[in-house]
Amino acid sequence: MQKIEKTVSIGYLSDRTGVAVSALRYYETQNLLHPERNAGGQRRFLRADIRRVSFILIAQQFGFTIEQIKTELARLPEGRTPTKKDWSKIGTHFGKILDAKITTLQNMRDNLDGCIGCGCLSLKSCALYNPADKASKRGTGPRYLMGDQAGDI
Amino acid sequence: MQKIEKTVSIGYLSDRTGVAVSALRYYETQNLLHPERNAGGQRRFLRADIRRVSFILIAQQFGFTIEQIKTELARLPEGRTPTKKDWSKIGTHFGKILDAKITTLQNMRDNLDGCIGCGCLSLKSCALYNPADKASKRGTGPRYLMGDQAGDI
DNA sequence: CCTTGACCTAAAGTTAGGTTGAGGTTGTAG
DNA sequence: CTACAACCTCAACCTAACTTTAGGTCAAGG
Repeated sequence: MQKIEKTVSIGYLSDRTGVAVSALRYYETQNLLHPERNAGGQRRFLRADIRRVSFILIAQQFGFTIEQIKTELARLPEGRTPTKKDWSKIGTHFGKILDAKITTLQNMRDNLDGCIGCGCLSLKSCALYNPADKASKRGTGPRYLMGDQAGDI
Repeated sequence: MQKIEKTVSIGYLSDRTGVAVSALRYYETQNLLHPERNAGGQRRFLRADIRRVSFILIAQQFGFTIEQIKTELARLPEGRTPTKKDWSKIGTHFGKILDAKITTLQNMRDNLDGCIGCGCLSLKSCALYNPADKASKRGTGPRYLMGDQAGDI
């Protein structure tokens, strides 16, 4: 039986979040979590770390790397339990990044919709479908659909 | 000079999408792309594959794996160039998956907002913050914040 | 024809994000 | 006070998603 204590064990945090103990230890090595240690050397997490771990999982679902998540979490205060305001700030910033990603997806859809009129989907030479080869010299990424096409069309 | 031909080389596809030649070859081994070969054994892609590769990149940005992307792309017709309708179907389905993910994020934010009233952020024993330990027995994932909390609160 | 850049395959190497295993220590229920 | 589950470290291993390397072939301009 787990008493209601200020801190929780790694096994408890694992049970509550569904994240393997080994993964939680790994997150510590990556500085995503900063548990204290008890006299015997065992990790003691804050209950607030349940939220922290959940955030990590959700962010991963959206394709964020550990490095990026660490950057987001760095916005939380060190030393004290994050308040609602602290988490809210992260939520807002995170939401903006997601919005940008969704805009990209929307661009793709709009592009498809806009393209139908010109017959380009029949794969002939089409300025919309094939927006000027000069676009080819601009670094990496899916340039056409990622919003870099302005000026080409 | 690249003439306007029915098919394009791997280098051209690489230039147009920003994806390395080695990655395009890899995508072929993973059955995301199905180029034909010319007499000399070189790959010949359709222009439509530019769109296909862009889709792969965008989906990856949202945390989809190659395997999941392959499943999505399987909705496109084999043998003929995808029409607007074909792509639109994928876009719609893809959008639904994203919506679900975003709902998860929204859950997290709502939960934070709803939690302020009960003082749970001070980390005492709080039913909202710590929604019944029975939640611990339901498989993996961030159960509390991922929408599994209905019934616990 | 010859050169040279783009292409080919196959196998090994790389990075992120973990898991597994060995060998030992801690903490708690009986 | 003893058993045993849960914890510890460190090193090796794993998968996904590529890149790099080695050793060659193809194709287009001069």
